[in-house]
Amino acid sequence: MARPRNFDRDHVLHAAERQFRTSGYNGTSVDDISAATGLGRGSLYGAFDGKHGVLLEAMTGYFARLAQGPRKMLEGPDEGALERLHQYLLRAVHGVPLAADVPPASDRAGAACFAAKMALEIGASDAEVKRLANDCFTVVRAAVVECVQAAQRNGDIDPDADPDDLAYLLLSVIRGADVIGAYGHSPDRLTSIAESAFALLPRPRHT
Amino acid sequence: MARPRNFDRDHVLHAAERQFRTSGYNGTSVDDISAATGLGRGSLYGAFDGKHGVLLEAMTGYFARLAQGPRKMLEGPDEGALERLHQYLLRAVHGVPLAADVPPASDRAGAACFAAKMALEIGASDAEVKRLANDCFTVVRAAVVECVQAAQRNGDIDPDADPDDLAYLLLSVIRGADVIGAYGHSPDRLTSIAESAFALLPRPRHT
DNA sequence: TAGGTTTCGGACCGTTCAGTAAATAACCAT
DNA sequence: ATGGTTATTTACTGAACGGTCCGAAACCTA
Repeated sequence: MARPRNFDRDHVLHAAERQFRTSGYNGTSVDDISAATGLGRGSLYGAFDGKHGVLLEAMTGYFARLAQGPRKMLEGPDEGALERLHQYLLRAVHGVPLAADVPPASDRAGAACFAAKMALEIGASDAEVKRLANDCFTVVRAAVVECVQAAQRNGDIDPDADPDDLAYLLLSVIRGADVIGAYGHSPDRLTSIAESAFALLPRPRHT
Repeated sequence: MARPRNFDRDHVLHAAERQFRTSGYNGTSVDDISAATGLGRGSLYGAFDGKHGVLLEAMTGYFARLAQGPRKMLEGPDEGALERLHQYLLRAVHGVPLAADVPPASDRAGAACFAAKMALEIGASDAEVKRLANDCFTVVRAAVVECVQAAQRNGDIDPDADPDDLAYLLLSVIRGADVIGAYGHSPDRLTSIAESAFALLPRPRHT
């Protein structure tokens, strides 16, 4: 009955996300989004709700990706949980990829966690963004907690350690590595940070 | 011979820094700076060099503060170095205070490290800001490295551990805690992260 | 007190911003 | 084919942007 829309919604949101990750929220104009997505201004206001609406939807898509990516990587049998955690750490410090087919950290600018970047830039004055960013954090944290508990059940991590505390600490390291990457430090250095964090995980008491 | 300037340069830079930390760089207009500092636009362009010049000078001032604050806190005899590191961690996760007389983390918005925030927002497209931010990081890192080495000499940290790696890791935790603070988590949580990081520091082999 | 020099503050400039409105194009059901 | 419905594009609006300029004010020297 009506004209079908001519663009792929997810493709547009990905392009917008890349732009936001590169230039920040206030550093991105609607024209920038328009140029990056190929969509006219009017279409942007029709399909989303202006610049802020695009951001919220892009972050929601990012959240959905996070809810699957790290989860798939961390879930599994107790046996091997520690090594899965290890691999996750090594990958996570290099940033969150824009999409599955994009190599992580292909450009440092857009490597840092999208949610974290937006939360730092405008989270203080934008409760919705802050909440979404925290949701992103929470979903990853839950996956890490589970993996830590699995490793504990398998006898690879000190059972007396608090899995929650450990997860907060590891995620803090990952977020911090994002920042250090933004300073211009090499990927090798970030890998080294991940290895150090992993090496210090509390092992069971006995040898 | 000429009219003396009527404002305190450092006071203006502090006010500008607070504004930048609260609203971000692109989120702060020259009028905002003008209102926050009480200075007219013309004066801002005379004394500094526009918005960007104000940012650079504010960051330079921040750097100078960093070069002294943590240093004073971390320097000292080998004996007690570990406890100084402990105290530093506990304080650092709650953010970098705007000035000595301002309680740290009086407002979460402005608590996060100024240099880190600017580096994340515009560092990718502003080499000078990126370099300044990295300078801030480097000076703190040097102080932490020294303190770790002191603790090692005193037998409080495993002498086989690489002080550089350890410093990177600890600073990564601190920067990450900034981000988690921006998510809205409570100061208690940040304290807990600091304690966890401290507890995992590698102790010497023997009991 | 008069002159020279610098700061101060607000008015002004061209540009760019986010958002809107209206005209056009594409599609499907009939 | 045609009419109704929606997508798309473009031109436009008022506000806000960063930056400049200039008259007025403040100060020191002489």
